[in-house]
Amino acid sequence: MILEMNMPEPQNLFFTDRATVFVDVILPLALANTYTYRIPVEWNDKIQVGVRVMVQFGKNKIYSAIVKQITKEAPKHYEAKYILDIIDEKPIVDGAQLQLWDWISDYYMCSLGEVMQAALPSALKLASETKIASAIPEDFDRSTLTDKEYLIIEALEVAGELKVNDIVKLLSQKSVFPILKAMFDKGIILISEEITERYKPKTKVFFSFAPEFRDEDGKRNLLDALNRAPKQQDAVLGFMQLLKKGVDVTRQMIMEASGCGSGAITALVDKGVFQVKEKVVSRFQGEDLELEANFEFNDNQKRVFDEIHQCFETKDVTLLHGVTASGKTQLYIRLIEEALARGHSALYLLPEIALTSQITARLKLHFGDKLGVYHSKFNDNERAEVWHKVMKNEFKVIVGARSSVFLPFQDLGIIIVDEEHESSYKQYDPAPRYHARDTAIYLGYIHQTKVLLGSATPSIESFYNAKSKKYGFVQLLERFGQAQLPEIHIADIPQEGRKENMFSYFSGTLLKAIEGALERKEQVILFQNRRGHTTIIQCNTCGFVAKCVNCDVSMTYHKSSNMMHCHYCGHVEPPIKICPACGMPHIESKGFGTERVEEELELLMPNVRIGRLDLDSTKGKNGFDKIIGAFDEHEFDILIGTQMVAKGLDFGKVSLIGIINADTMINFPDFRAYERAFSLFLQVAGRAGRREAGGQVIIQTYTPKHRVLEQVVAHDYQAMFDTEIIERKNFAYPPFYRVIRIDIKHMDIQKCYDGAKKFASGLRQQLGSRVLGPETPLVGRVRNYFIQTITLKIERNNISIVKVKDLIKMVKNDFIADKANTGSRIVIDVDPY
DNA sequence: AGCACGCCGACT
DNA sequence: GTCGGCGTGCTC
Repeated sequence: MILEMNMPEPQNLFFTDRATVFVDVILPLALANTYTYRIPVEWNDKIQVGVRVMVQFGKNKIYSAIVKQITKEAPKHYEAKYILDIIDEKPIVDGAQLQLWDWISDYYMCSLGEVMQAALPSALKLASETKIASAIPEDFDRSTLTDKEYLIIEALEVAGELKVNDIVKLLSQKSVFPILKAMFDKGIILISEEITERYKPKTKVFFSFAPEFRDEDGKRNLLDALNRAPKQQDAVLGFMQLLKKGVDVTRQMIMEASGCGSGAITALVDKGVFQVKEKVVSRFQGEDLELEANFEFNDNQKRVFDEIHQCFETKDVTLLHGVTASGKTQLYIRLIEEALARGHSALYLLPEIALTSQITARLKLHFGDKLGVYHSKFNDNERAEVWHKVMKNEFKVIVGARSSVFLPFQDLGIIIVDEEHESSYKQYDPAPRYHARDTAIYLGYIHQTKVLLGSATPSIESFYNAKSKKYGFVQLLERFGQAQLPEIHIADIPQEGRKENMFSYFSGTLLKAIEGALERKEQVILFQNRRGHTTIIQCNTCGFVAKCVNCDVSMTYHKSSNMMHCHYCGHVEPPIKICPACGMPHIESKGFGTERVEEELELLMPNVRIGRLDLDSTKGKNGFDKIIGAFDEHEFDILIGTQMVAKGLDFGKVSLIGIINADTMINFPDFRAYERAFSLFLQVAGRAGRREAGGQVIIQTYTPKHRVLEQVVAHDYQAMFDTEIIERKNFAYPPFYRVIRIDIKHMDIQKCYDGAKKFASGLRQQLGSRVLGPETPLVGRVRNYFIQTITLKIERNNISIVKVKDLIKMVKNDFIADKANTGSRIVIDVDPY
């Protein structure tokens, strides 16, 4: 290429050149490699990195793949297929995103296809099996449809829904994706694997006068006109009274003020006198959101805000250790406002379960149309919409759960990870097994922006990183306003038992506190970390325990269904009456869940209204919102629930929290058990008396002197950290060591054991004592697969983690190649916590 | 992940 | 003699 010396560099080698161009594409499958396809020459100037292309893969499967790279080199050992189509005119994934995908695939040892699966909303992942449904509006002008579009819409209206493959047949052409994309963009079709439940913020209906009745004349005329409808007249008069107070008026309020019935109000709405509008409201009782729009920092917040800025000058990541109700959210809002003022966008990550309408409503108030919410409860079309709006920079602020790290951010100016310690930031199944907090930190590096981690009970790792100056560190340990720390008491179960002060699962102390709260018309939350009725069903004669046929766990009896359930695979069986092993009828129940707690409490307090919040009671449409809403409206007094009750929900009238049994949490066999128990208990405690009252927490336990409980009672995070960090060092756990967990699974127990031993010895040749196991995990068989676990503990110096991962890949490839290991599944989990 | 190719048991 | 079981290996 001598010419190159004299000629100016062409804009783009590929575009100006007529030579054939190839693309390496990512397929949305768990395949280790990218695949190379050929571009028809006439499309050379249309192909770009990050666009979707339609490709045939295998005999007759069609996928939409993402272009990762454009090359001019023809593959040497095979003839590349042509791509069938280019779906997008502009890339839907940009360079920064692809860089993040690469990092996740390297760090968490998974394929790019798996990352793509997690990253793209399925509406953007058209595949031949994807289902299409009509969404054409009633008033849509069908004459604007092309012939093919018309044909598709007609077929959809007859069939209800069609697969992409069916549409290929219908039009007898392979290239249907661009047509479908155009139709999707017009909003006349839905693309999805399933249409999921829409996430609903809490709303209330408010009333106002129609414009013609707003002035004095209008009102007088109205009252005259209602002469023959005294009830409606009353309603209007009552409404006018309420308006003078300058508050939003609900139906309930009009009825109370005027003494009229609901019918009169409905009649007035029908007549067009009243206008109704639905408004998103806070779950805070009686708190006016509007007042919160222009908050001012108190002195502590001002101090912390300045300290955060100081940290940002030297550190990329800063940890904010702020106790519950200290006003962290307000700090976040200010930081986001600053980023917006500089012309940047912002990402605000929350755990799925904390992403309630409360918080989104508050943020909506500040950021209006610029705020986008990204949430697994949104259906796919809504998610795709958020994706596009982020890409077009219409949404400047994103509040979202784990998967929102994958959005196509334009010029991020700040990333906030709230409740940084939450284990739900880690995805377990399926791959990619990524941690959203750590991924967000890398995302911050790509965008050259600051990351703020926030928590009342930081993870040991983050706190250690902050203390050792790797992260910036700011503390806000004073509660906001009048809110006080709840008082935490320990109820010693054995001692109360000796004093004959235990009633079923409840200590006299707890029962007395419940009665006191109910007398004061306050509400109570009881926390029990297991669902179902009875967790162990055992034969009293021979000791037989009912176990799942597919998994190595005991069955849990559920009274609501009168069945025994396996919580691992969902297997259901009728309850046993006689022992299948010895034939005796002495079946005993041990261990109890939320259902049993509810049942026993009903016996002790027959006239109290009790509700239950767990995975079982929240199934079905809006189950969660219904129960929460009812509790919020004080339709019942006591809420019994699992973890769910701990997160993000605030009820003004709750003054007492009872933890029925703390020991199951503390004694969980995992190096993180104490840390988890500590933050969970404090989080549950935080639900009590968020307002002025200052609530009470009672923890029932068999081990009242346990150090974690003492630390909880003292609200002493520092003490918990100090003891934990020593344990971590002594037993070679994070943050001092990196942990990689490898599970070998097989249907045949012997092959599982043998395979795992071979795998471990392959690693041990290079890594020696860094390899632990294989050993049987807590649950040794799930869904008929036996499991053996190998744990790698890698120190932070002396050895390259990249080389360790390469070694694992090598051992894995050798393992798969060995025919003796057929049928084995290998699951690699980097940082499995 | 899917899907075809391929080599051993119960049937028209 | 064939239909079909699911083991195994490849897909640009």
